[in-house]
Amino acid sequence: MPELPEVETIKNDLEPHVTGRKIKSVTLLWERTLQQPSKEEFERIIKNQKITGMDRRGKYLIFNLESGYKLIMHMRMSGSLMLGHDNPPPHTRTVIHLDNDTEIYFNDPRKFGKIQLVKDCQCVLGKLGVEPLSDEFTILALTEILSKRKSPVKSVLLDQCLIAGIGNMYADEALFASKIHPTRHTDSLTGEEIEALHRAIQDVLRLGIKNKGASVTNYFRPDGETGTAHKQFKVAHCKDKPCPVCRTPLERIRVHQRGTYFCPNCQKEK
DNA sequence: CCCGGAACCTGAAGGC
DNA sequence: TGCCTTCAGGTTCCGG
Repeated sequence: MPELPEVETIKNDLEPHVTGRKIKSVTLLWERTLQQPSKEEFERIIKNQKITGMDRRGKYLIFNLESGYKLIMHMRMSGSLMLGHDNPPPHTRTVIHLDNDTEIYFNDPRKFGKIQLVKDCQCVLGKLGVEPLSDEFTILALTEILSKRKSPVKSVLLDQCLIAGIGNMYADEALFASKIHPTRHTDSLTGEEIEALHRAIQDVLRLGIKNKGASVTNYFRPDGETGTAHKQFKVAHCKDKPCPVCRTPLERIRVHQRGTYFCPNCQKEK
C-alpha cells in the first residue's frame, strides 16, 4: 500500500524519464479509474501535453503539464506505475503513451486507484494536512494537531486532513519507535511523548524513502524492482515475531478498522 | 465532533 | 485439488 515513502520513490524514479516528454495519448482500460473530467474531455486536454515535472503531496502523485493542468494520481491500496515499451503488465488500468515510444502503465489490481486531470490542484489537495517532512511540521505543530482530537493517537496519524502521507504501516512504526500504545488518547500524551512521536514520524518516513519504499503487498517501483523498507520494519506486519527491543511477542489488534501491530511491553496502554 | 460500518475491488491465504 | 470464506487497508460516505 503506497504511503508517503512509496509515492516519493515512484516520483523520484519516474521524474527523470518523463520530464520534457510529451504525452501522445492516454488509453483508459478501466474507465472508473478516471475521477474527473469526463473521458472525452480528459483525452482531448491531455493530448500533446508536455510534462514539465513531477511533485508529491501526501500520498498523491502529480504530473505538472505545460499548460498548467495537473495530472494527479492516487495509488490507494494496490496501484503502481511501470515504465515499458508495448508490454503492459496484467491489471494495467491506464496507459500513458509518451512521444519516445515509452509507456507509463498505471497498474492496479484492486481498481481503487484514482486519476484526475485538473487545472487547480486545490480542489483535490486543498484539504490535506501538513507535510510531515516539511519545515512546517514542528513539535508545536504536532502538539496543536493532537489537541484537535481526543481519539486514539493512531486515528490522528491516519487522518490525511491533519498530517498528509502516513498510512497504516508507518503509523505503526512511528508509534513503536516512540513507545506509545496505538489506542492511547491524544489528550493523555505528555510533552515528552509528543516530542518522541514527532521525531519518530520523521525518522520512519525518511528511512522508508531511503530504502525506496516498502514492498509488503502490491508495491513495485517503476522499473519493476521492489523497495526494501519492509525488511527494516520493527512491528508492521510482524505479528507473533519477538519485539526487536525486548523479545516480547508482538501483538496485532484492530484500531480505526485497521490491523495494528505493536509490542504490549514497550507500548503500554497507560 | 466522533465513531462504526459499508462500499469500492481483487488476489492471497486459510479451512475443510 | 478445489471450493468457500475471510482478510488486506486508502478513501469516501452515511448513519448514530
